[in-house]
Amino acid sequence: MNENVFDDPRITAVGLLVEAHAGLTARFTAQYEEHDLSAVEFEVLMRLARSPGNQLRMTDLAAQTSLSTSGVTRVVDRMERDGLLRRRACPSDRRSSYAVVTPAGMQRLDETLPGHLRIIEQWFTGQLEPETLAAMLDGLRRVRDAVHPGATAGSTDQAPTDEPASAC
Amino acid sequence: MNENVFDDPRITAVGLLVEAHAGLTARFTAQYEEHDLSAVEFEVLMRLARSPGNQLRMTDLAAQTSLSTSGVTRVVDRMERDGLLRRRACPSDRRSSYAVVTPAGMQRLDETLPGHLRIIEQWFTGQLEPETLAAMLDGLRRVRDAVHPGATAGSTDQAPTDEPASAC
DNA sequence: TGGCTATAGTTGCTCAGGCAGTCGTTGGGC
DNA sequence: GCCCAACGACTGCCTGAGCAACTATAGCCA
Repeated sequence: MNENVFDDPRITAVGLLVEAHAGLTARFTAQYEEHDLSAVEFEVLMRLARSPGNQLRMTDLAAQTSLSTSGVTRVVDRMERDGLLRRRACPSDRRSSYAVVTPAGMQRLDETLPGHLRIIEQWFTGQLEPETLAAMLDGLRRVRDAVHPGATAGSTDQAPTDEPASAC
Repeated sequence: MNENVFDDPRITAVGLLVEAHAGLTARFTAQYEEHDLSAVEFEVLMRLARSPGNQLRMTDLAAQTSLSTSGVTRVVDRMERDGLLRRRACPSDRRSSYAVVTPAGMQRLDETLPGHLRIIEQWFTGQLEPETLAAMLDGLRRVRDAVHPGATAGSTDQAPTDEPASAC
């Protein structure tokens, strides 16, 4: 193994992706904390808020986030305790339950989002000319489609409409 | 707050970055595990292996990774126990100690790297035409430079030569 | 030289999250 | 209608990581 594998363009490419991601994540996290939210809590609020009725079954929520089902149980525990969410029994399947965003939860999200968008603009999209940004997003989209976040469970793109909302 | 903030191009852009990163990370992690390494352990090995003498002071290692100093203490504990690393006293400063890669550690890295490069090629760089890749890396580099991984502590790009190696 | 402050590393405590096992529920096959 | 496999949520246990406190050393300044 050669010493200069470290200068391999593939290593460099991954390094850039990882560092850009880490840097942005750090900025996001700092801003979430101003509104007493963690990154997962923000993700959960976003996922629920964009779902019909501001609710999702626990399992579906897990599938749409970076969490396992037990992880979801616990975040929802905390967020329910803090009044951002509540559980609602599923009338047609007594095994299932919904996580529903409360008005307080929606308000918290509304307070957090403008700053979040501002940070994205400031440190990400606003750093690049429109055509560079477009090229980059094109590349990211193709990588994303290749690695398919279906398994890893994605984050914040528009929901793929080809997945049934598993009506309940 | 409007319903279709969720279709805001800024949200979409971040979503793509996060999902591409998450997908790649998952592939990497799976491959590391084939060689009994975690993601942090691989990162530590890479950082040390590219440093002069295959060693770094604990603090410097923390600064170059995604870990706090106490985190570094514990990873090094585990890796020392597994024979991948060893601690070495710093002759000129008795507070400091080096983490040094052992031959076994170098061998483990050598076994892991080819597969790692293959995965990068397969799911990332190989997915894009050279000019798309170049545009994307250009964008990532500018975002990275903006958010400056100095605070968040970066990952796998070549070490910025403007930082003193804090000779010991 | 003596003392004071800053620094390097480690450790106790805490918390988030995953895995695997459990319990209740469902739906299909007979 | 009964049984059994599959499924949804939850819980016990464990691991990894951060913060803050602590110890030892270093370097500075009077």
